[in-house]
This record gives sequence, structure tokens and C-alpha cells, in this order.
Amino acid sequence: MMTAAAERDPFAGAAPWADRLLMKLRQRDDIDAEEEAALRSIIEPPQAYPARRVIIEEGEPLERSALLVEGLLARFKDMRDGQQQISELHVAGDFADLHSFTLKRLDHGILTLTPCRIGWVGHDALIAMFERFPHLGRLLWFSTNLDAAIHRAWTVSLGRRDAVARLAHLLCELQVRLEIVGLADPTGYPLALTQNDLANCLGLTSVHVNRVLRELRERELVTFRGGHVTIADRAGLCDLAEFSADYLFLEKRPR
Amino acid sequence: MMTAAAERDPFAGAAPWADRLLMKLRQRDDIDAEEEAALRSIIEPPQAYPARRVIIEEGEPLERSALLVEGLLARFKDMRDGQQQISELHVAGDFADLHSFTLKRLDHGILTLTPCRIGWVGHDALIAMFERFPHLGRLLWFSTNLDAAIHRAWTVSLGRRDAVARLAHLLCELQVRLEIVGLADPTGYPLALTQNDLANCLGLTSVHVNRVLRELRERELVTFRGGHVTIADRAGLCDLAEFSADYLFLEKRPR
DNA sequence: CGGCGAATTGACCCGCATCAACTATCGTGG
DNA sequence: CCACGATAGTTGATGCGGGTCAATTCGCCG
Repeated sequence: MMTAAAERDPFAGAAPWADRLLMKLRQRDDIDAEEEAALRSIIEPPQAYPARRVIIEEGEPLERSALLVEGLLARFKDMRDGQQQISELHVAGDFADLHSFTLKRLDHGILTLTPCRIGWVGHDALIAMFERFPHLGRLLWFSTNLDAAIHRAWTVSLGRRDAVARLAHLLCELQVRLEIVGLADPTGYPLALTQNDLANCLGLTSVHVNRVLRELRERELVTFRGGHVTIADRAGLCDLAEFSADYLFLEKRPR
Repeated sequence: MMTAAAERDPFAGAAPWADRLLMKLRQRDDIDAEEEAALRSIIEPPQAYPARRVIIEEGEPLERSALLVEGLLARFKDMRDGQQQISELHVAGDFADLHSFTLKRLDHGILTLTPCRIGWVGHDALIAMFERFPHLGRLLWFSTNLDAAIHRAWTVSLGRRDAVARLAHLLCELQVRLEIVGLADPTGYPLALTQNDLANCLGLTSVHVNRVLRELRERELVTFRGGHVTIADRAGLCDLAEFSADYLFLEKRPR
């Protein structure tokens, strides 16, 4: 198998583990062949991590960033009383902690929610790349600004949407973000989260998430079961959630 | 008056309207004289805006960013039913929409909460500056990542803190952010917001904000009255809010 | 078949919203 | 100088969305 061989030796081929990242970036701007090669070359071959493992502790000094190649990651914060809040979910093709490039440590932890594969990138390699390709620097800056836009969307959900709309909004967001990297089709997508994970994203309890999921199912909008989201009525779901994909900046523009 | 003259002619002096921005950045990294001059030179003399004016509409194409020189700004989103959610507050020295440099439009509006003075910076001038001073590029990237960290802190508040702790946390955050730019002392700070503005930050109603303010006053932690926050028991307030300034990245480091 | 985490459901409770009335403050014009 | 209107703040009564607690049930794996 070509891909397996390539994964063992980054110089043998095209570092296919960066495919989804490139798919995502090219949705927003053009990347020429030279830039692509530079970007692929600095991402180390992916390492595997089991589910439910903290891979970066809050505050730990960092000299590399994590490109999620496969699986689901969460940025999280644990509270004194044992509650947890997730501030963002990451899907394949996302840098989970690119912001550590400028921050040097994180204000939150990073946790695998499913088994994951992660390709690390050294901050020194990033600096060198940005020097040669400032445009890639701006594109990765864009990526962290996109994360911030997602944070803002979550803030709005948590502040002003009720539980049903909040959950609907999250499922809409994941639908779009997974479509971009080829992991969702219009009917739905795999999502190996527990109801408790969803609760930790939405500022709810798992008990209430369960009831809200039932309501969404009974209203024939979406079904989440057995690790799979099945969208029955996308328009209805978006409307209920007051969802617009504008905040995901899907248009292609020079950045 | 030297300052008044300098404000009329940016080439006459040191563009003092960038002072608080530099104060804030120098808290996190060194900036040499040449970099300082470059940064000051690209910020236009501030323009005045009245309170409660939308200065940037959601979605509008942008070719410049707003440095807040004086006053309070909010990033906001209006909901269908008339509710509003504020996703970040900005104080003097903050860039309110530096992220528009890479995003090209905003996913939210920007609104003055008090009379404001704003110094605009063209995106073309930023590009030119980054080319000569990549370090300043990283520092401003850092600034947008800091905004994202603030977003995450708000997400945690909205998701997992009750109204009392949530309001306490916001007042702690503002205390620190205003101290950095010389607008707060350990006993408190001016804050010309209405209770309704606070409610729109906290995902509450103004009625409940009123009750929570009373509780904080009666517990002798903090008083907010007549546009001024008076902190009676900072340690107690931080403890109640589970507040730690770590997410504001106050340490000085090469970035 | 047994064990264990996740999902499900019901009963009850509480924090915050809602609705409504009233007060305080302040700028404006007669 | 006061009457006023508008906006912000304050307080009480009541209701509801989502939390809490607890008991099953389901699904998967050994």
C-alpha cells in the first residue's frame, strides 16, 4: 500500500496526513504547489492516541502544535466542583492548538474524545516556513481567527439559545465542518461522542441532553444514535437553531 | 498643549493615541524603538463616535481595523427575537477587529457602549509593517489569540458558572484588563455600562443582573453604582468567581 | 452469562425569566 | 424654576427550563 509506506517515510511521498488540512484551507484561499509542499513537509507522521486521554495539560510549556489527522479532540476546562466545560470540538484537519505558537502555553487542556491520530509540527519549523511563505502565515493566522469565530458562536448559543436550539446549532456546525473535510454527506455524519460529552459542550447535563435529543428525534429533525448523526430535515434544523454558516468563512478569498 | 498638537499632526510627534496599545503589548513581549515607531506610524489620528452607535455591521467588507483609544466597545450579535449577546468587551488599547485582517469581514457587529475614540489602521499598512517586522506580526497574531482566550473564559462562565460567579468573573476580568492599561487601581475602576449591557454579556436579564449586583454588594465583595466598580474584597471576589488571570497571558516572553 | 458504562425515564426542586409596578435620575423646554 | 418625558434602576409575585436524584434498561465486551 502506497499510503502506509508514505506514512512511515515523510520523504517518500506527499504526507497524505495533511490532506484534510489542505482541503480545509483551500476552501478559503488558494495554495500553490510550493506552499503545499512546504506545509506538508513540516508535519510529522501521525502518532496514535487512545480515547479519553489528556494530551496537553493546561499551562504546560509548548514548542509544537497538534494537527488532528483522525478522531475528535476537545478543548476543555475542569471546574472546582468537578464540572467540565468544553470550549471547542476539533475534527480531522484542524490544528487543535495552533494558538500555542504565539501563546507558548494553553489556557485550557486538550483531550481526545475518540481514538485519534495526531501529526505534530514544531514551532521552529513554523517560523521558518512563515519566513519563506508569509502568505501561509496569514492563512494559519486565519485558522486561529476562525477558531475564535467558532468560540463566539458558542458564546451566543450558551448565552441566548435554549437547550433545543443550542444542541441543534452544534449539530449544524459539525455537519458543515465535517462536510468541508469530506467526513459528512448531506444526510449526516459519524460522531462518536457520548451524551455527556455533548452536555459538556452545551453547558447542560447529560440527562437533559438525552431529553432534548428525544425531542429533536420526535420532531423529525435529527437523530443521534449509535455514534451517528442522521439529519432528517436540514432546513428545519437550521431554522430552529437560527444557524447560518457565515461564521465559518467558507468563501474563497486572498487572505 | 503638546498632546493636542500631536493629535492633529501624526508626523509632529509620537502618536500618543497608541500609548495604551503599547503598554498592553509590552506587558507580554519586548518592543524595540524601531518597531514602536513603525506601529505608531500606521495608526491614524483617532475619530470620535457617540455612545450606542454600531460602527461595524456584521458581514460588511473591511479593509481597516479599529484601535480603541478611549471608551468601551462591544462585539455583539442580535437574535431573531430581539435578544442580544455580547461576545467580548473592549477597553482602551484593544484592537476591536484585528481579526478582520485575515477574515475580511466580521461574523458579528461592533458597537460603542460609551462615547469612543478610535484610531483606524489600514490592512495594507499592516501587511507592509509585517513584512519589515515579522515580530510585530506575531505579536498582533498573539493579540487575536488573546481575544480567543477571553472568548473561552466567557464560554466557561456561560456554560458552568451561576449568575453570581459569572458577574463576579467579568468584573475580575475587567479589573485586570483595565489595570494593564492604567485605567484601574486596586480599589476599582470606572465602567460606564448599564445593567442591561452587563446582562447582554452574561446571558442574563437586566432584572436578574440587578438582583445579583445587590447580592455582591450585600456580601461586601464589590459595588457597581454610578458607572464605577468599587472592589471591596478582591480575594473573596476572585475566589467566588473561580478567577485566575492565567488566561490573560500577562507574562513577558518572546512571541 | 456477568459486568460496566451509557442511555433512558420519572419525580421533584431551584435559579433565573417574565410580568408588572414603582422609583430615581437627568436633560429639556416652557 | 419646575414640569415633563425618557431611560435606567429596583423590587415583588409567579412560572418554567433545566438541574438533581434515583431507578431501570440497553449495549457491548470479556
